[in-house]
Amino acid sequence: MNVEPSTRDRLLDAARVHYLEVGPTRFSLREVARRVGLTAAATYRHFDGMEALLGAVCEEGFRVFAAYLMASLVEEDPIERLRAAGRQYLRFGLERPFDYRVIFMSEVPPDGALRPTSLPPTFQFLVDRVRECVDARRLRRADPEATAITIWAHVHGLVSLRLAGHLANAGDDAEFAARFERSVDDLLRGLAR
Amino acid sequence: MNVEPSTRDRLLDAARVHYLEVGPTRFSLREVARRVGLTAAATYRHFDGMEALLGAVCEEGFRVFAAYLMASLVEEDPIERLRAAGRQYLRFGLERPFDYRVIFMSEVPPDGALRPTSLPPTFQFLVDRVRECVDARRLRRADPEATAITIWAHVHGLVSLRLAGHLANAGDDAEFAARFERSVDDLLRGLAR
DNA sequence: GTCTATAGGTGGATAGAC
DNA sequence: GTCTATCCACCTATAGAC
Repeated sequence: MNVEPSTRDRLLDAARVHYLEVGPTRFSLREVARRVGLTAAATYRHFDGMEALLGAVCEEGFRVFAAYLMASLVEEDPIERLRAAGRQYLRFGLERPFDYRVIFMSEVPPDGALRPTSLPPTFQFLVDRVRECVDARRLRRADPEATAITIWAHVHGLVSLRLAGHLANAGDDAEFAARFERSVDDLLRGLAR
Repeated sequence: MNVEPSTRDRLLDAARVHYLEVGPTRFSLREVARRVGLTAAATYRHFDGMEALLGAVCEEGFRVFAAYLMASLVEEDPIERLRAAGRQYLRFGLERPFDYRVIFMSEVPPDGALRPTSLPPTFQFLVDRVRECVDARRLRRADPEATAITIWAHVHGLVSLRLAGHLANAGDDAEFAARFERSVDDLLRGLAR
């Protein structure tokens, strides 16, 4: 019924967009407030300072990422599930670049500020998909965790280079998605039994 | 004979270390000057402001990266050259994490500040290694550029996840290097003819 | 909840003496 | 080349009125 976004949500959205636009360097609480039409002081009624605001944005990103991955479970075949998980990973990166950046590409601040410490617990999800494939003899028998790291690194490499602008010559998003698929298939071939 | 590093070089070193420690967010020209024992104003005799200083640091990083890659050419066998290039890529990432970050992991500021615009011209180097392998029938015949992107993404994924702290459970650097090698071999198997 | 006012700090950059 | 002094911009955060 209530379609009006709360001020809190508007702050979250503005923070995400602003961060994506200017990066961590010039991120500013005041600027976020400005975009929402508030003063900086007013934001303190919603978040306990700048770090808390960014922290809340990150939390939301993790939830969204988990939802993307879950969607791959509609596939029945183990190897298709794995491939779907890769596709969903790419979609998350392209559709939610801000969230992808803060989760997977942000620098590790020595003081742990500006980011939630939690590693993606979703890594276990990938290990499960790999194990399924091994059990179904679609992937070579090997340490599932090592295989999961290999796959994760591969898809992360493609997505992060794309988001960093280093693969701008790889076509638009649709063409890049096709290349992505072929690249993942090349890897899976090497991981097959 | 002259072993004394110039003030300019000391500024470059301090800037690299400082940037690696605090990231782009809190990078400060004043702090760099402080570490070298100068005032901020003095640095303007050596660099035309903060951006120029960071730019000089990046240039140096590119030169170092190129040197690492070149070392792989000592190998004679095409596929071994390619594998050596991967190893050198990893070594560069582990031994020069600052340079790796600024070159491959830094965010793309919309205004292009804080970073040199040049994409690594070293990508062509990788394409050449791939083409060599295709010609020697050690890799499947395919678009060498697409194959190069696949390989680059794979090694970049492993290195960047490692540097971001997401693969802290993958052992120390020596063990990680061994895992890296196996992972790359898995990919090359999938890319073989 | 939102405002104004303000404290207290950091930073980049320049001018001019030495 | 390096310094001191200074300007100006921006920020986070808090206090207190409304």
